[in-house]
Amino acid sequence: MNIQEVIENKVIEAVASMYDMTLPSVEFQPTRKDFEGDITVVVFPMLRYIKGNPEQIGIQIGTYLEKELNEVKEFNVIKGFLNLVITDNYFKKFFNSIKNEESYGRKPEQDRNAILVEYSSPNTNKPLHLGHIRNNLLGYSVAEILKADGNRVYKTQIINDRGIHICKSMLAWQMFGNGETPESTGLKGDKLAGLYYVKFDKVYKEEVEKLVAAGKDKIKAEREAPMLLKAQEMLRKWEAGDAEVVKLWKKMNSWVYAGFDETYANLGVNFDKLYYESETYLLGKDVIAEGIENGIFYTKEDGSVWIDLTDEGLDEKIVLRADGTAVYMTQDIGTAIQRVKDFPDIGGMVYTVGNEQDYHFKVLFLILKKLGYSWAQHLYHLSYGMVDLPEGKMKSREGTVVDADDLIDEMTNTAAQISEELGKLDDYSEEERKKLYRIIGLGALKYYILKVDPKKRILFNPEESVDFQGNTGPFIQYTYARIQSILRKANLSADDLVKKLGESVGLHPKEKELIKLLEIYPDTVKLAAENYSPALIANYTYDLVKEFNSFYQQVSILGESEEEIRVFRVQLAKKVGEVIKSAFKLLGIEVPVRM
RNA sequence: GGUCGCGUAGCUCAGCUGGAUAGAGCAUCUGCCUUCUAAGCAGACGGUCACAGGUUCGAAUCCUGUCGCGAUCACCA
Repeated sequence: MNIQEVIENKVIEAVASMYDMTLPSVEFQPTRKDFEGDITVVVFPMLRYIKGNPEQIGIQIGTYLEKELNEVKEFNVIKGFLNLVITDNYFKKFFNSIKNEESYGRKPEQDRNAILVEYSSPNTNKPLHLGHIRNNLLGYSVAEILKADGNRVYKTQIINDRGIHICKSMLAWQMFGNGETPESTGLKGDKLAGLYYVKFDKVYKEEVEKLVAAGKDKIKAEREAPMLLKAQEMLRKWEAGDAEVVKLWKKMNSWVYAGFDETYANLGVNFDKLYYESETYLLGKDVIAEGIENGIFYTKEDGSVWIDLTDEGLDEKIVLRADGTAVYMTQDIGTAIQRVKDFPDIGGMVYTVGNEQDYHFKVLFLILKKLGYSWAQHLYHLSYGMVDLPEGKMKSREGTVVDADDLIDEMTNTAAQISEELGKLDDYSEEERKKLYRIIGLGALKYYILKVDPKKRILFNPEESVDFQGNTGPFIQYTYARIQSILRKANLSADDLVKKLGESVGLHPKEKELIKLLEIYPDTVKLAAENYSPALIANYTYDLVKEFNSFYQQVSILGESEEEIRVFRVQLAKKVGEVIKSAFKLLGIEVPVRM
């Protein structure tokens, strides 16, 4: 039972004895910094149950608590706010109880269903860009947070490896590629494929222009340009299993996968299971047939199959074309069901997909519910806003994208430049430095993206780049590094680590604040898991670090002359470091021992 | 036009189930490196929480409407 629950019970007891009335609950909030106290009971909501002056009621309850609870040292009442001062002893006891808990804030795996988290899911005709970075970081982080909350998690992506887009790259390569390969050009495979995707678009546009100049209607020209017709022909051949086309397709995709793997490794994300659209795009049709029998779907005259969602405030939605082929929705229905077949313990799924597909997922989830799958109750669309550039939207066809690999390099270089200027690492080897700059550069990038609410759009200005000061990844990493430096110098023995702070020793206000923050870490993780929100973790970590820095700058740790206090402060610093590391792990950010 | 999301300091963002005088960082200005790492700390400046109503002891937060920005309304994925 934590302190809040203890107080809540006592408040209810107090009210019951004084007013003969049972409160259903008590409202708490942390005491504002400008007032004396640690935790505040809000009296106003009680007025609904007991009549009287809120200030007087506060005083009566405060008096009761002060007398009945050891943990309550004193109190004051301002308007309807009962501020309670908690004894140092409580905080000391609490800290002693968690300081050696290695996985503080991380629940062991619970006996419950697994959650599948899908993210990334790229097309195979071009490299990953900034938008994918946001997607990857969110998906990976949410998976880690769910794990920390005690869930078994499967990370997956569905690779969109078939369709007209890849045929465009293949065609352009076939026509203009002169047999180029990643080896022959020294390019990453995904970059090479991307170049030919751009090439396709260029040639295609020229053709359209020519046709328009020859007097053709623009829309017609766009539909009849030879390049497009050839690409469509290629897609038909692929679907028919044409040996040549399939061979080329396999070759180019394998290049792209190698490129993606490199980028994923750079970003530090990974997957437990891969799905390929080429293997799943026919799924779902049998379910549609079943659904027709059950009356969930209906067939129109032309043979197309629909679902009517007007009762739910949505539209009618097609689930199978008149010619019997699948649409996107069909595939997604089939794929979801397939996943549960592959992992029977799945109880829910998270889809990390941009907010332009909000409607699609609303419909998908509704359909799956109507089909009666139990796991359909626990589907979540982790929807996020676009990453925009100052000039507007990124368009990969036009080459106006921020490439993922380039961005990571740039961040690393900036980190290197700043570090060199500070010159704290002169004794580090070239290799050690390189590693460190990557950690810092990626930390800056990841934190920058994860600290904002996923729903919001991000305006990314490459020129201004990402900050390294203030509420940033490096700021937090820096604090961690400083803590490690203290620990190196403190050199605590095993005896020191179990040492407890004596009852007579008072706590510095900063120490108390730090312990309060440590106390809410497990709740923060839980809240982040419930809300699928890495931003909550990021902002928590920032608060903790800010408080620690203030502490660090204002009180002496190693220099403290009383040994008992010195040991305690080092223990406190150590624990803060552990929590920073643990929280950053949930964001997929590494933490350096020096910087 | 229908639906969904967003709108908080010059800029980038916090603000949990409604609670005290709306909080950080950047930028600008003032102090602090002979002590544990100054990528830091302490402080100043900066607000009609888009606007208008409503709900109530109390609203940035909940409801309605208006405006602005974005997304979406394909037998595309």
